[in-house]
Amino acid sequence: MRVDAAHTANVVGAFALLLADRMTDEVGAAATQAPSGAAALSALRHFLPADPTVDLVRQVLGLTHSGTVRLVDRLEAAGQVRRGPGPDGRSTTVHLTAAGRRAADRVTAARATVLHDALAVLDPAERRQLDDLAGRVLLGMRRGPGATRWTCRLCDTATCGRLDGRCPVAGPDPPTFSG
Amino acid sequence: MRVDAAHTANVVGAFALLLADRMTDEVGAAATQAPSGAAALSALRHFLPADPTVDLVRQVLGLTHSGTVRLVDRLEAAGQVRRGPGPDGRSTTVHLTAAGRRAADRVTAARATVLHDALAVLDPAERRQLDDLAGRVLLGMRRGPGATRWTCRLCDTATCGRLDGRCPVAGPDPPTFSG
DNA sequence: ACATATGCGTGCGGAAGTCATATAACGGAC
DNA sequence: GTCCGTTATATGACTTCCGCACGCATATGT
Repeated sequence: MRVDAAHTANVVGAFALLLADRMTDEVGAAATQAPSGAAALSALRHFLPADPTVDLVRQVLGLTHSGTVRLVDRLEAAGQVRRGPGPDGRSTTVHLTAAGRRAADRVTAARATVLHDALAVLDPAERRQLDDLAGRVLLGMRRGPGATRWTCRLCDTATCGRLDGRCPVAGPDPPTFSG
Repeated sequence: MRVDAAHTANVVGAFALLLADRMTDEVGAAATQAPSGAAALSALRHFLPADPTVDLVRQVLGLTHSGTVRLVDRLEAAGQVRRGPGPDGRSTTVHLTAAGRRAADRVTAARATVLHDALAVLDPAERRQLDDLAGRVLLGMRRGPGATRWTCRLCDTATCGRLDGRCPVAGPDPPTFSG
């Protein structure tokens, strides 16, 4: 079986598309929110500092101001987040409610389930190979933190290794949205 | 560096999400259409028999009837497809115009560019590894052809190996939407 | 022939997001 | 201390894309 670069590109493209579709579907269902809502819940749970401002959420999700306001409106209407006063008199902060934390955890779990099921056909050595290869490709695709649709959205920081140097993306110049 | 299943799942999830995002963006721009329009052009160019009916397009893309009608409306308004009479008095067929074929080819090329750029950090042996691993995961995730969002949407049948047995998905029970 | 199923199109509405704009608060210049 | 540009949030009008319910035409089985 001959395998050239074009063939690999095709297989990897189908692989990424199918996995992303499944994750999007399951994660949206778990959040009872549109995909962007699920991403927001995950970001609030995993990346963002406590009580981030609306604009910080906007930067992470790569939406417009008004789109973010509408998104927060939806999450607030669903009882998953609450707005609060900001450190600044003009800014408002967003924080998860208990229901929001539960929804965010469901999102993380749903994503993990899709991925575990998909990778179950590989044995541990093969998973290590895939981990290494995917990690290096990810690192190569890294963009600045300002890029829309942040790379690590939906990641589970408890296991991604972000905190202990095992995240392939958090390299010498780790993404940050604070500066 | 310890690598467990949860870590691999995270990396693969981020990898799939980022690649899918890039493909969606580039492919939509190449088609001057929404993502579903790009998928339709690709399907018409690569999978579907000549002059498929609107309903066959619907099955492949996993939309509702009316959604498909609107989609075909958009493509027709953009001069990328034309409707024609069907074999059946009640059905209408869809076929690409010259502009539609060009747009479909741009879609395929845009997808390939994203993937080639991403995989450029790997050497040929590593690409072969990834090809094998991703192909096996894909095979494990395969669903029936009726599943919404068909697995191979956007694939490039000229290089995917569908025709000569190298496509990991076209196994002993190849997807078909004719029966 | 008549009932049912199939396939296409349409009116209506909703979900999600953008653009332009409004409102309010901060920060510096002078 | 007042004025003015900037920042941050919110709102209104609009667009895009899609689904549901329905109508209509055609095909198919009894």
